[in-house]
Amino acid sequence: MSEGLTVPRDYESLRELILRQRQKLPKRIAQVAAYSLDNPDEIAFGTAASIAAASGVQPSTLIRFAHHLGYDGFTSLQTVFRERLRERTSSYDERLNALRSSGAGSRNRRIAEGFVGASIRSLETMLHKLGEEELDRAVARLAKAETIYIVARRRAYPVATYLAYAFGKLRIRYLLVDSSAGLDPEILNFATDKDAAIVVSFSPYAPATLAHATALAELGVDVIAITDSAFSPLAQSASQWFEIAEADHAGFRSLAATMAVAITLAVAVAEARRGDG
Amino acid sequence: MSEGLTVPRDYESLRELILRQRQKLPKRIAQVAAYSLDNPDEIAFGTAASIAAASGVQPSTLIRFAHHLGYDGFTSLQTVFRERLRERTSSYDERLNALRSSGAGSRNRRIAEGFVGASIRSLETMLHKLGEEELDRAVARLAKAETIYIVARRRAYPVATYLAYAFGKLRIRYLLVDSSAGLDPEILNFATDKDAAIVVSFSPYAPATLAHATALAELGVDVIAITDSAFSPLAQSASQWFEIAEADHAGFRSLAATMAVAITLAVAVAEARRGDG
DNA sequence: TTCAGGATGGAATAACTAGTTCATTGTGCG
DNA sequence: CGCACAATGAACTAGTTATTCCATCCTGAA
Repeated sequence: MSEGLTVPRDYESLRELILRQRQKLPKRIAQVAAYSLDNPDEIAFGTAASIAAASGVQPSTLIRFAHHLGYDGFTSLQTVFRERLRERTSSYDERLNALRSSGAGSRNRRIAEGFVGASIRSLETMLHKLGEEELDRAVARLAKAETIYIVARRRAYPVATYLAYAFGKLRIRYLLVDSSAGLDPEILNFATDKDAAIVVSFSPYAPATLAHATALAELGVDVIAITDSAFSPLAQSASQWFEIAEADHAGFRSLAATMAVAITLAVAVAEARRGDG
Repeated sequence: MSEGLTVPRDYESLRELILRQRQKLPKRIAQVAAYSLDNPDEIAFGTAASIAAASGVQPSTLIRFAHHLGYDGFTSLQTVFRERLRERTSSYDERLNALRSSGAGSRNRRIAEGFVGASIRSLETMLHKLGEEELDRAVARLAKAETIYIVARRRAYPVATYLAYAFGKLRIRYLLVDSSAGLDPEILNFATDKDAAIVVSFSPYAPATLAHATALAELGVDVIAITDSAFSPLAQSASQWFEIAEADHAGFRSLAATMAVAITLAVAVAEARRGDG
């Protein structure tokens, strides 16, 4: 008997197949299934005996597991786990190491790699630390606001313009506080406790941004801060803050994570409002 | 005899050791050494017999190779090649999948994951397609410009403000063409063929951006375009363009790759000028 | 309770593994 | 040339491997 044509050849399909069959599988086999998804590297490199011991079953159970999924033996199943490691694109460190040691890559290209690396690291870290409740709470607050004030200067200013673009496209009423005419205080005075604000500022904090955040808070506006430290002066006036640690390269911090958080807030608010209305 | 304390435990060190010993190694062993660095995955997964066949030597030569390097057997050597695959950080798709299927994840969190994923994909694709010469040429052009004009609207506008911030910090003379007073045409008329411009525009292309690019080109200004297609109308007036394909999520395209290219240009120009002066 | 059929444990096995050994070949030095 | 010794090839071995097989156990339906 050869394995059918429907047997997964790549890890992702196999993973889905296992998750789909999870309930129907016998106890010991389910135990192996869980172990295999939790420790795919062990399956790739281990022997039937070692994996059996590590997952607390008999070696024969591994063969049965493979048969249940449609493979003709443990070896065929293991191949899929090995291919996964083979096909994985190499990590950035390794890629950069390779480029560095092989001498290739002009200085300019290395600069680009540095910024791409910093951006990706920032995005990963942000996603990892982003709290679900934290996000839900901020979205709820912003969703019930009449007008959302956007405050950001200097390095954070691109985030403000990005938010303005997104809010405009999503038909969310906003007000970008950046008037070059120096009328910011007057504009802010129109804000009420029915409004909310997104204030973005990183060290060294722009004094105008801090002043605006304080003024808005005193008017009863819900201030959501995006900043780089829990010790940020913004934390005092904000009803809630997101701490985003951006990686830097060549003296410039990335903005990737902050931009991602910003667009997430915008889209999430739009979806929340659509759900309500 | 146990292997000495000086035997490499990680792939990079092992690689260096092999390269250092390359000349001194006997012919067949050198043959294996070359194969192992060219096909590290095969060493990680194969058996002594299969690797020997693939590299055209006897199995025993593999054991001798390991001994030459100081390992107490082929198995110890193979472990290093396996660790290399293990320690490689998992791919981003896979990581996001893991987060997704681990059950939880509110709707808002999924939005965040979507944007982070789109950003990372964009960054990866951009780095992959970014040509070295292309980059070097653009940097050379910008480096010799007296003033760098920055033109971008709507979705691309955050890139313009980011560039303005970076140029300011790097003491590079620039001019952000975004006057809300409607004086853009007059400002552009000051440009000469000693200047350069960075124009950023994506479909649907803002008419003002296209007009400015054409005007600048007619004045002899070196126009570097950042756009999303080779068919972009910007390609006509630009002396050079970068094609950046940003992934999208929930109807919003990422800006991560464009931002990374922009900051790369800024820093590379600063470095190029420092090198000259 | 009884019984059937799948699930499981564990021993048995045949194939294959890494590593060893030894005869042969190649190579550099006097 | 001839010698010493490293390098190589190939058969061999002891151990481990994936897999099979069978007795036992569990589970649920009648």
